[in-house]
Amino acid sequence: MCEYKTSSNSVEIISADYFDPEQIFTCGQCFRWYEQPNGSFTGVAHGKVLNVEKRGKNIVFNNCNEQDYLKIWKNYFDLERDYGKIKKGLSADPIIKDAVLYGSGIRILRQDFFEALISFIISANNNIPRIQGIINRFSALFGEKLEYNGDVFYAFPKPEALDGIKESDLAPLKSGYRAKYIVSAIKSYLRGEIDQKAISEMSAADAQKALCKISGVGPKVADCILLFSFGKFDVFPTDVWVKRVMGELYGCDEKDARETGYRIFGDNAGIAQQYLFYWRRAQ
DNA sequence: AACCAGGTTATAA
DNA sequence: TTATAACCTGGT
Repeated sequence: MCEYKTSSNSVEIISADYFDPEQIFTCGQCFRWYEQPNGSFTGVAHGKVLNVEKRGKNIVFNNCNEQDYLKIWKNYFDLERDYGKIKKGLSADPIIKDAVLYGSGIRILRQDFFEALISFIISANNNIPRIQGIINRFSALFGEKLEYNGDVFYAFPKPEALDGIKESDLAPLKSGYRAKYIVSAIKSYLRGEIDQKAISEMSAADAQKALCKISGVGPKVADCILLFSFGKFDVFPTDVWVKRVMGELYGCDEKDARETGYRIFGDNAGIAQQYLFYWRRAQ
């Protein structure tokens, strides 16, 4: 999976297995990637602009040198994980088989913690176009300016750039009642109240409890952060769509969806959730 | 006009 | 411990 060749300003992964840019970037796990006229995707993560292009069986990372590939993108795209094995295990359950097949090229991105924290707080009771707009305005206001192919991009703001921020400073975001949660989360982050290393070593249940102490972070947002930033696969982010699909496929009550998913899918609950979410939303 | 969208929080039974 | 209402904003 990690065989690659480098060119002047790009890295090409040879025979990339289970890597479909369209599915990865539109399955709902991230908010800052946009499809280009040629079908590739451009986005910003970890302070860099990247373009991802599918070329036959290969995947090309444009605007990328070998060092960035090894230090940033290889980890970001979770390239060391064997998704074939995971999917084989999940597909033993005939009920989820179609969903796994449908989202066959999904990979779980390993996103920056601070970005995931703020982004998923914003996502609460919100819709995707608005979430993207709010995050873009936030980045344009406080993030580093970047350029690629003559276009301007903004990195997600670094926490240090947000020191002393007030709720009124966020008015241009139009994030509504979430503004106070954003400010509160930034402050507790800057005060060092969130021990990232400790959370990464906790069980999923303990980690969820720890994150829920942050105002604006509830069980669902916490699970999203644990899955999409910490790479904890034994969580089951349960939003309205997942509640819906779990009821339809497994006959459970909506309030038991999370517990049911965790029980059935165990260590692969997180990726199972993503297959189910992506499949159900496409219907 | 009323309702909805990747939920969370505050309040009450 | 489990249920219900209120919540910014923008689109239908």
